[in-house]
Amino acid sequence: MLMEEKLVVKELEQGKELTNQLTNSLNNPSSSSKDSNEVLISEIIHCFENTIAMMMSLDKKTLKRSHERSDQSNKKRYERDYSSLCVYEFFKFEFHDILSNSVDFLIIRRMLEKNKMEKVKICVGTGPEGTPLDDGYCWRKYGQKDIHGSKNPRGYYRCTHRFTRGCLAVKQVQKSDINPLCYEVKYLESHTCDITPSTTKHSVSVPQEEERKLHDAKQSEDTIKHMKHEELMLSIEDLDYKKEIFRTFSFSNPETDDFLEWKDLMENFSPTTSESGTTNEFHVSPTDDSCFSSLENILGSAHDLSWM
DNA sequence: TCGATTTGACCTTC
DNA sequence: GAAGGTCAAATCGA
Repeated sequence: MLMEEKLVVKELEQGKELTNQLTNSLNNPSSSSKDSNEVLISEIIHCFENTIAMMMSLDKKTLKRSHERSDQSNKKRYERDYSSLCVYEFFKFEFHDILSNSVDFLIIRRMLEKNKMEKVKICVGTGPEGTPLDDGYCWRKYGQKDIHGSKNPRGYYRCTHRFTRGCLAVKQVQKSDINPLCYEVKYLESHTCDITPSTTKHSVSVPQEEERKLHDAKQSEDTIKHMKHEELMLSIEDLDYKKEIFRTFSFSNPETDDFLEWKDLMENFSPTTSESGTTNEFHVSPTDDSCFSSLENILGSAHDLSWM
């Protein structure tokens, strides 16, 4: 067993222990406090994130090893998939009651079920000249291509800092054939340039921002509902993508957010807004699984039991 | 003048 | 050979 594999097991054991603590805490609201529950949830999520990060790192190493031993490649791949499946089953069994539908859980499962990882966003809305809304990063277009079977060409963009900072981030943007307001944006590599999305161009106060998100989301909802289901089938395997979802939803405070309105919106899809505050993006669950129902379960149950 | 975009040619993969 | 991805010269605009 690799060192990293031992760490994954250790992290999972810690997550299990924390989950047990949270279960006890929620079952005995009188002996627990809101703060302690928040700390526990935060630590559990931290465990999940660490585990995912380690598994992704481990995955690359195992892949490398299997390439080095080409005569055993199929066997290695089977072993890798099998061990991942075991971890998934572990999660499924151990955390079923509380976290069975959590974002992390589902993302882990999807990561395991699908080898190729990429992230696709459906961006609803257009910029001033009918271009996709800004995601905050600096992109330089390097090509455009007509795509077989598509009415609209696909644009190829790479990070402006590709040559100055060696950033390999690349994205492909294609306008939807069905809905001209929608763009399919495919991110193929992550930014390594350490240039964070701009937050200065559209600085608004937090309440205004939240209000605007809700407004934009509602406006876009009708548009989305008219799109073909297949068009909304997105894969959200990327870890960064997961973090983005968590940043948007997981730490919403039921005491301050209009939680019920979000609940309605999240039934079928979930809107987010980039840090630049200029993009309306709908991250849609690719299956019938509700990535967010668990969030309601976690926050909702805690809300009911002891957080008020 | 310089950086960004356009677009035809070329390369790669299936 | 077809389709998608990238390159790079030409062009545009601030």
